[in-house]
Amino acid sequence: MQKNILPREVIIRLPKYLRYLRELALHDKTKVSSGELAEKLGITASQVRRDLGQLGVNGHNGFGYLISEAHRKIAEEVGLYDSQKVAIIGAGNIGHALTSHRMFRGRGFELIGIYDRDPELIGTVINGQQIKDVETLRDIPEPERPGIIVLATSSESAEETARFAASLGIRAILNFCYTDLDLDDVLIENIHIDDSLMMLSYQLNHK
Amino acid sequence: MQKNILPREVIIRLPKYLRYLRELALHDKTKVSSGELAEKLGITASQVRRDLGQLGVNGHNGFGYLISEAHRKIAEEVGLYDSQKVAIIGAGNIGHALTSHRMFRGRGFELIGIYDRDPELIGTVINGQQIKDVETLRDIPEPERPGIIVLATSSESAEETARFAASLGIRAILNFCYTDLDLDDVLIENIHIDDSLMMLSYQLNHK
DNA sequence: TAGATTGTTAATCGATTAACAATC
DNA sequence: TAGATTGTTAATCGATTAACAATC
Repeated sequence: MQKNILPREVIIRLPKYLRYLRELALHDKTKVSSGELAEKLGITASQVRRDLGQLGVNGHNGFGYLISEAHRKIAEEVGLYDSQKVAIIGAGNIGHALTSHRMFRGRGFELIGIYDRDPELIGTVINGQQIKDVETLRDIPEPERPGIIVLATSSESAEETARFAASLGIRAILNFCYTDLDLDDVLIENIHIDDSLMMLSYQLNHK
Repeated sequence: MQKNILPREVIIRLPKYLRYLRELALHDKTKVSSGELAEKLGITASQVRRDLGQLGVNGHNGFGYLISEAHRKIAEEVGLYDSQKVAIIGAGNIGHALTSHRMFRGRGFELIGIYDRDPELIGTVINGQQIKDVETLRDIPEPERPGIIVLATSSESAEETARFAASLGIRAILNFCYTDLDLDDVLIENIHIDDSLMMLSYQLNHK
């Protein structure tokens, strides 16, 4: 906790390390060298060694890294063992699709529910999830409140909903809305499908 | 086309420029300074001027940038006027949700259909879209084939499906699968929801 | 003209990489 | 031991920023 936070460039790579380490473990490997990991990630061995070092993962001289050790340490740093509580707000297409995301099945995150403001939707059940009134988030006692919300409302209500969530003490938002959010003391990660499509389009145009 | 390609850092900002320029235009503004744009984007005025300069958007000395001019030029560079054809492959939750994405309603991309391999799914209609057999992509005559596919299959079939698409001449993939793809001559943009959640979790753990 | 703002140069900053002594 | 591989330093690279002359 609250140790030195790594630069964003490194944070982006953490899930990829976990992915490859897990894959190697599934293939019954027990150790891996920085060179081997580097090749999988498409980066240099130097960078792998530096990243792992910064994470506090120690290799073994002339030998490499123990896969289980490295995986455990990174998963711990990412907070995967704490099973963050997550609420989805916005029961449109995307919100619904996300309720059955693999991440919410014992992979470090616990989905506590899907919420919306629309009276037409509240109470209906889709995907085995009953849509709840977003206002009922207030009634959840502090310690059980989600730390992360997935924001999948319309772009128009995105900002207001984000503020509402922040007022309840939510400190992190995974934003699927077509809006750039900026709230004090709230971490935001954007998933802008629009932007990604445009980036592909730009690159296609210039190849 | 095929002029000098900008560094990824700049490409990432292009959709944001478009977003803010559009917003300003909706507010009946006609000009904007680099300082004003910079504040909205959360970057420096220097960077805005440099970005726009690299894009071939010329400002006017002592005056600023004409919003319509800047927007048109960037939209052109991104290829928004060419209306790229897009096919979704994988008719699971995510694939379905994406069929009704705003991007496919006259915003520069044209959805030509949603495809799957599962005989159980093929032919069924959801969201007004009939699911087609992925093999029928072959039958589309060259010029009408999509340039971009949205890959939303299971992680297991992701790689095989991506190769299949590449063999049909598809040159760009928006990848929603939990896999890192790497194909020669195919542009990939990843939307890794898992990774984004983990990044939030890491940051929460270290704040 | 005076004021505002661009376009561009040169300085800065920070991440990446190469290289290699230390070590098992 | 010889070979492999780490951990770390110093060099490199490239994006960002500050500064300011040029210009409307």
